[in-house]
Amino acid sequence: MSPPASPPAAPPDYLARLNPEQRAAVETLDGPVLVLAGAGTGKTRVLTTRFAHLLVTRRAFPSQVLAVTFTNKAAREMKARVSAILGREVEGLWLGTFHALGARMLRRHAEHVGLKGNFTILDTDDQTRLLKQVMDASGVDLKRWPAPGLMAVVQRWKDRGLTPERVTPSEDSDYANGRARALYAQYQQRLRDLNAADFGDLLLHTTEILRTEPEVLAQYHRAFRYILVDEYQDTNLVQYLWLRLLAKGHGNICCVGDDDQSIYSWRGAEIENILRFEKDFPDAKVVRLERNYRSTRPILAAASGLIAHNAGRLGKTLRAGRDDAEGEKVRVVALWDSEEEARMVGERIEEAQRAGHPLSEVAILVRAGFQTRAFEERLITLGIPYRVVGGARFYERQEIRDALAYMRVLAQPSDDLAFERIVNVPKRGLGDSTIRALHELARIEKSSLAAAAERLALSPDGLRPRPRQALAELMRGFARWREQLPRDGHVVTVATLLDESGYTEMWKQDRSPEAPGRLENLKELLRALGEFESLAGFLDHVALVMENDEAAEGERVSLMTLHAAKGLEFDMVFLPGWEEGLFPSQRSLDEGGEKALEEERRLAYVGLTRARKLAVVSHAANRRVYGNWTASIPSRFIEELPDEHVAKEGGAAMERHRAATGAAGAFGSPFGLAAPRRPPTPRIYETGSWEVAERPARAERIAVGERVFHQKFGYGRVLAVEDDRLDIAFDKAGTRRVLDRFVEKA
DNA sequence: AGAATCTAAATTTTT
DNA sequence: TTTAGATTCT
Repeated sequence: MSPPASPPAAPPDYLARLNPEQRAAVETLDGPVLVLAGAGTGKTRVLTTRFAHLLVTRRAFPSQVLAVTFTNKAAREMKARVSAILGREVEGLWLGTFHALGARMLRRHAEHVGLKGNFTILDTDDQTRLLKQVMDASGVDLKRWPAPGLMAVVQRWKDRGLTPERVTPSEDSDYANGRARALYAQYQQRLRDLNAADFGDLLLHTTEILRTEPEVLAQYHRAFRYILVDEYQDTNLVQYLWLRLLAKGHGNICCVGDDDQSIYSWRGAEIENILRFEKDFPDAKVVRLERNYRSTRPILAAASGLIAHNAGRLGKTLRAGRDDAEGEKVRVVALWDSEEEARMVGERIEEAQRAGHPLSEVAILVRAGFQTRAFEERLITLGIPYRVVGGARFYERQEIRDALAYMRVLAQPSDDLAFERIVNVPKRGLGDSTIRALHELARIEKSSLAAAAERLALSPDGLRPRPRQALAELMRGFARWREQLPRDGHVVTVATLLDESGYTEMWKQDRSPEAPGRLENLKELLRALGEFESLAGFLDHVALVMENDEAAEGERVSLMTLHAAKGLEFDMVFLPGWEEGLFPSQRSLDEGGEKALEEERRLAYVGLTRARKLAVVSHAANRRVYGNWTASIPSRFIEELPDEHVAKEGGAAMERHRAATGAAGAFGSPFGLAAPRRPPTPRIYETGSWEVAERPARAERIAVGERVFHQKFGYGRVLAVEDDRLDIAFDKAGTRRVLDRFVEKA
């Protein structure tokens, strides 16, 4: 545990492996340091080496370094690499995400903001539901002012370190007729009543405590001698305030980042934080890392040429740091429509595969999540394995959230949000009216919903017999499981809970194709639970850390958004959909104007710099948008790529189209398409009757006595047919009357 | 209480 | 086109 007796005389080999700039960044230990690390310049290596260097030179014990990242992945990686350099596991670190570290501090000092140390951390879904309740109670018209809108306003305030008291009336949003601030205050009060904190609170409360409790602040000043920050360009104001408070005094703060890769302003990140660093921290040393070890010269030149169109940069030019940096020009491929684009990408991937390139080195990076579908379909057709990175996270899945809600109620009966989620899942006949009665009693008695449920289940009046018994049964269950917990341990108890509550049975009965996967996920959840000492520890972990660890291994093409691709690299990168409106996104431009355009451009820069050897940009003249074919013109970013590093290709279909029409096509005339020619659309309606088209003659007319399958009710036998209504005796769900189009032959 | 039907809306999402 | 949410029907 103690550092080596003395620093080695010769530079240790971990330093010898660095270039001069990297080494300066590692060895400048005292005072504020800003490391401007361009894409592919060894940022992570600098950060981890610096951390290790602090320990090796005995400047600090592991517990005296505060190291902050944005993602759990980055935190894990840093820990692993520091351990690798030191040749041993390091323990007692304050290394983690802003939120995880915030939570850790807040648990120690929760009472300063009216919480208890065992507060629950709410996820986004809970947050919105709670806010909705608050708005509803205040008589806000939720149609006119949807809760997610106010949630965004509140989050932005929290991102800026503004408690309700700190929001000045002039800063009040006009959301909900200028009542936003008042609603925010009520929402915060509700959180306190529930002993809960949302993600934003983890930093907001912690910063507020550091601001107002000098002895707490002093405690941390004594504790941390050095601060390391990753991805500084993505910090928001409250994170900045938090860091500045903690760094006050010794000023030993080292921030690593790249202003050209700031792409999260819509989440409250303030690029100004990094632009202002030298003013905020006087006497700061700035180190620029510009030697890129990742990409070929043409890729770097194209990316540099593009990003040069942005104003207000700190200024940095990537230089090729590899000896073998020569390579192919960036391809820009013009295509007739989005289907052709997907085909082109598929074909080139097949070619690459035949040429022996591993699929794990190929990525398709899109602006928005929905764009992945077209490529998925194409890859499935071609039989090319792929994975979609990002997307639905493990803990956001319905069955996981339900199971977690059960666990939360088990651990904290007062967790109303969790209770409400599971009270009627599986269906227990406890509908709106029962829930309303629970809320009412809880309000009158100032108790939790669970406590109200106990009372209502026991009292003879207030509820009809059936719901009352169902409720009593559920509450008996919880009493039993809670008693079982210390005896059998959390894993066994939770397993029992999920079985006895009928939750697993619900999915076993479910005939939908996803059901088996959901049961699998529940098993996975239990496995994960087993890795923790206690239920509370696990719930904390889940709220802060749980992510989809979908097997990254294997020979698969990666499909993801540009945002998700930051920090990754691939030999071959496809960048489809570079069209005005899509990329840059019209929505962004409408909201953020010139600033937003620059952020979109940074996103393009991030995309290009993911490629080691080949980048293929493409755009289509026609694209289906929400089901309608729409004409589009190439993205302005394409013109901004320096010509000499780009090779333009027509694309096979585009050429064919030109040949067939004799037209210059979409990209010959200055204003794009003269007439938005629609790609051939299937026109089934013109020949057939509407009925035929709409309901393609039920080839499978269902007759009495047949076995059928229904999405909700599962398998059953038809008892009677009456026009389009069928009476069916379901195996599990009893006899019901359903519409014929909801069943199919079994 | 629960299913069927209608209706708007539609990025990016490290925690 | 797809999807979530609200509304209406049974």
